[in-house]
Amino acid sequence: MSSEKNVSSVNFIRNIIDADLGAGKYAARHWSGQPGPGPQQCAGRVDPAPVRTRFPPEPNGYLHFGHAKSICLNFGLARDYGGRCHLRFDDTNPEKEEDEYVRSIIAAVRWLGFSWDEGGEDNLYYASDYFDWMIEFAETLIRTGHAYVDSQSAEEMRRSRGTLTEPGLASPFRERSAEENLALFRAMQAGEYPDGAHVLRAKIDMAAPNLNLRDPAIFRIRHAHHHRTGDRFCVYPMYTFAHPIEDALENITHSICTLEFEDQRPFYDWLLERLAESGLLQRPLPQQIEFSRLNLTYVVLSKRKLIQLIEERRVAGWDDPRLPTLAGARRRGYPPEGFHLFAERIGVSKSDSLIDISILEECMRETLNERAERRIAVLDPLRLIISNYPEGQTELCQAPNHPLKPELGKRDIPFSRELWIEREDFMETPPKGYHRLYPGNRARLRYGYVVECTGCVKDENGNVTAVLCEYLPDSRSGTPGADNYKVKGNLHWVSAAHACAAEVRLYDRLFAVPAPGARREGDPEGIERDFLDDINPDSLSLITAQLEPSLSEAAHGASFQFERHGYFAADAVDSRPGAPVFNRTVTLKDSWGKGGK
RNA sequence: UGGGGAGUCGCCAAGUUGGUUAAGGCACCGGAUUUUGAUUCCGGCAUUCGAGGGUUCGAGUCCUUCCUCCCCAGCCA
Repeated sequence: MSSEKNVSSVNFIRNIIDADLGAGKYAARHWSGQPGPGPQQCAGRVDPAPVRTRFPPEPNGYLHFGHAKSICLNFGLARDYGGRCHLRFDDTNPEKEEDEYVRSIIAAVRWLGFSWDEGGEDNLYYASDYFDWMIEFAETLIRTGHAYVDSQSAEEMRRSRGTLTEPGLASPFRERSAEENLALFRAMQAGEYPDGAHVLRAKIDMAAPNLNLRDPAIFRIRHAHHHRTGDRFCVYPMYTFAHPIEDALENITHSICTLEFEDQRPFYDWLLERLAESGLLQRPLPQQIEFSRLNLTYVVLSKRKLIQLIEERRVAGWDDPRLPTLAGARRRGYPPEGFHLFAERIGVSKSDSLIDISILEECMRETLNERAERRIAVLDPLRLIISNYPEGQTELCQAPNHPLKPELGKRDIPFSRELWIEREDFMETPPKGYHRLYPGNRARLRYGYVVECTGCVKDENGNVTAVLCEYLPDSRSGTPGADNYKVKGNLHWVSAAHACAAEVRLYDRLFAVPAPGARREGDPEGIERDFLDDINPDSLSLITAQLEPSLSEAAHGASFQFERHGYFAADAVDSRPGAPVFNRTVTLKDSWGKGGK
């Protein structure tokens, strides 16, 4: 049924694709089964993929929530249109890229649930595998008079580029002959010059109002070791030159990137058009489409800042659960499907947006609510003594693993005279509306008995050290008498004698303000604010909680809802059988005390 | 002050060629269920589309003037 189609998934990119598909724009493309220039592709069969998108990270850091949006978009489009999405490493800058990053990126995309190796294709690519073609294409540009070797210094180039309002000046080397340019470019490739001695530039228009068209650099000399090509090359293509070519070689139809590349599009089209004219590329050419990147409150998503947080040890590493990295999210217990839901929910457009982090958290809650089994954990233990319950007696109470899914069964929880309850579930003098334990009040011990609070025990400083109560033997859950008493309070508990003490890490927002590093009211004019000053000093608190016995053997990464608290995941690194360690993923919603009743 | 984008409910976001009541989600507010103050459920939530003019029987959609915000002067991506 077409009405099944999720309305929110409609976006301007899908509209473009729908129109292209309707017009049969890309229907006649051929695909040789692997990336390559036009003639190679044309010799292949008609491309079985109606659309090809790509996710092209530079392997210079770990993926973050912003990438998740792009990944869901690109892979989601390929999935919905029966096309393909390539995972491509844009590794054109040897000085910043590392293998560790490519491994982490591959793991993150897989974890998100996407694959690039289905339907008989394995579309995992590296821009560095195309370097020979890029050099060949650059030489074609030189031969056709569309590129030249500039021997100005970087500083001279900068000065002659002009400004936003003034045109640039032609380089004194702009009119070199094709022969001379070719010889120079070859010598550059051969390693005859040091870094910065020359640069290959596209020859377009030094007076173009779009700065990107003022003869942009397309190849630079860089004597550096590349993580994949080693020392084979000493000239490397610039993004602006490399990216369109990568797309074209891979038969990409819709090349989706973020808004800041918008000014780059004219060059993208110019380059591809020149190469197609020379017979190097198959038509129709790929098209670049820009959308607005993700901005989230209370986090930083810039790679530079993430690296800084790690290097300055403000967090434990790339997978610190407080970081907005996918590695961190995984460790924290955020489910991949939560990101899918999030991507769907925030949509795709070209307007700058700032999404509240609570939207993401709510997506995680919704996902986890569906599938996380319920368990009991007391995070801030206070002893509850049931004075009229026989000492030494233990009985088993049954708790459903999931209230909405009875098929997941029940488990036994031992009940005894002394229990741990939540410190906040007792108040000697309660505010109005409080319906937990206070002297004279009754509340139910979930899955157990109704108890009536009779008082409490205090130490010499007046701190409550235990709560006293009496149980009502005919009130046991699951028995006919369970409904004998109407109580509003419903408390969780664990038997003190059976509980498993465990480390629990309570994570909160890494930053204390919605826009870390942004100027705030009252800040002195013209002074940059350091985002590190906005770090929340209480983003992590370690506690020892009392868990129900069944939790002691929790599997690495397993997620549970700790009833009345939130979702927690067994830490993938530090948790072990018998000595579990849990990370708080996200709390439950709590309307108590918040304006509500 | 050059060029390129964007401005629709608190936050996102639909809104093809102008057509009659401006989708949906989140948040929020009611109310119902509930052995999680959770979940679920039901109801409410833009006479208005950055502002002003104009064209038209009719404009968020066309024209015009203006305002605000974002991006661009790396041999980064």
